[in-house]
Amino acid sequence: MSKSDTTGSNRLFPVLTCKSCIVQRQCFPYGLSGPEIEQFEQLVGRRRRVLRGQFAYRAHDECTKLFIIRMGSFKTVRVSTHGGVDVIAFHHVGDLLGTESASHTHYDVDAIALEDSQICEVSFHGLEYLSRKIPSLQQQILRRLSNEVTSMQQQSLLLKSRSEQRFASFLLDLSRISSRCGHSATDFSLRMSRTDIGLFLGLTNESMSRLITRFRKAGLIEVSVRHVHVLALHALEELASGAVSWDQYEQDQLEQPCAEKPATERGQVLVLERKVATPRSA
Amino acid sequence: MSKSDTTGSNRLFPVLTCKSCIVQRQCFPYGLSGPEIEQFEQLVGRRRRVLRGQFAYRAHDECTKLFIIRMGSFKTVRVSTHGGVDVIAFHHVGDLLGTESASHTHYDVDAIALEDSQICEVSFHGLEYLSRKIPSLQQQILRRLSNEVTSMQQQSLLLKSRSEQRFASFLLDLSRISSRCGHSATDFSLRMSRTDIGLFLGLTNESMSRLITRFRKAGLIEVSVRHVHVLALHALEELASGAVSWDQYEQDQLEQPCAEKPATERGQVLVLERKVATPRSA
DNA sequence: TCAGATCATTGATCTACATCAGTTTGTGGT
DNA sequence: ACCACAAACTGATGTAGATCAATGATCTGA
Repeated sequence: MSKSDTTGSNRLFPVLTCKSCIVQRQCFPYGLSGPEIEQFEQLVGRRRRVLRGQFAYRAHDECTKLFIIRMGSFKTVRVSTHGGVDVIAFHHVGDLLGTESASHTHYDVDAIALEDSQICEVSFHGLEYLSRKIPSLQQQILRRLSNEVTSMQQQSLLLKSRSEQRFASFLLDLSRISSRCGHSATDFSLRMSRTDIGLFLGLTNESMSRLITRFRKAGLIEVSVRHVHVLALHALEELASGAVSWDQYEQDQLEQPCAEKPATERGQVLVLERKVATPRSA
Repeated sequence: MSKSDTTGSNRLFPVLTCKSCIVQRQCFPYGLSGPEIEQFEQLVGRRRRVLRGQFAYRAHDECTKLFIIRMGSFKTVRVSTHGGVDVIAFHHVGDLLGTESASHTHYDVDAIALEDSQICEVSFHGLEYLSRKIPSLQQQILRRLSNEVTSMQQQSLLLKSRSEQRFASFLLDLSRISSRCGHSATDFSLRMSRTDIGLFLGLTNESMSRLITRFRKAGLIEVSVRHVHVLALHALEELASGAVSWDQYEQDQLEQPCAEKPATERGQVLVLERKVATPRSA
């Protein structure tokens, strides 16, 4: 109990079964049979609220559990011994937290809630044990871990590309997550600060600001402080894939300026409606 | 058989049991009991030679197997649809090849031998099956996957740092691998080209060259084309960890120039002996 | 052993992004 | 509703590393 004070809020949310859980499809029970889900449910320890800014776990905490995000979002942050901070990744509904430390005795990053969130705890041991009995659970665990490797590889790839490609790719990720959760692919909120995005993408917050401004002026997106509306999803995809560079895109825009963006946008600086709904917490 | 022509040499090397294998300790059988090792051995399919420049597997090949490097080294390379190539990682004795694709139906990178190498094949299905029966095998698989996530995270971290830190870290990795294999921590060969190192570290080959020259002149390393001799391991560690920046290091060297490097080195440009043993193939 | 190809090194210049510095906008507390 | 503080934006300038270009090493194959 004293521990939970350092790791985040301990308030439990109303007890639910996995079977009735809204994010079941994003979670382990997906693909399991009824009885298997019940077995899995035995494993799930606390279901915990973590308020904005609080920790799901901290670096150097003993690492025995894995967390599944039931609601909200997190960032994982590494604080180097020499002062630097770095954002390793952002995590959303259905994502696992703690996998990166599965092979260690202690977590090696901080997992911080970007908004008021809810997580379910599962012990590594229990999961290992049950996955020996339930092949499809085992497969799912392996698939998720392997996906994590793939996504970190793509992250490395991305960090070698230009800032515009990185940011386009980042926005597309958010777009996909939004639509995966049943929301709009072109409207989503930015839970993290510019500085955090910058730390994640290997850019400064100043560069992030300029990048956002440029994307706005190019008619790719509309941005209020914490909300994004995508105007040209396809163009973002082309930028993110590297199919077109930023220079090429700007060139194309000059040649056929009516192509993909609303007429209101072209030629002049967009006067933003800055008062779009800006939900602070879910 | 026709497939193996595209994926690399098919010559088998003398059949060995896992029990008598020299890299047993770096491989899955490590930690298994005698009978368990025998069970594992049943899983191992072909043991294959892959000559320098040939493929262990190619992107878009059907992905059913995992490979363990018994000898030699590989690079994994992604060729983007838009012309760019990128080196994802280097792999050495005892490393697994193919884990990044475990969750897909097809491999998504090329695995190319950097020298004449040997690999053992294990089917994913078989491994899954056996790991359900042998908990310590299961743990090992999870640990390895999780380690891979961690190492890719560190790679991402690294890509956000300065070129000197990246390169120092890269050299240290090679040093550790060398000593892990029972060789010197300060003498090892560079199996990959400057361009490949550059693609891996997110730098151009020109920048790599300059970086190597600077490290040489600073008395950190001696380099012949494909061989490195580390003169100041500790300094490399400090650079790699970010404890000191390059500027700080150069500053320190000016203040106490005799510190860590041999007297022959200081003050003037090092005249390299360029004819150090340069083994081309193992 | 020689010729062509590839790889490595070095120099000159250019540029994307960082850094520094200042202003504006948004937020949380009393 | 106000103030204090943090986050976001913008401009001026600096710099690490890319790019362009040329030369020298090293490898490969007849």
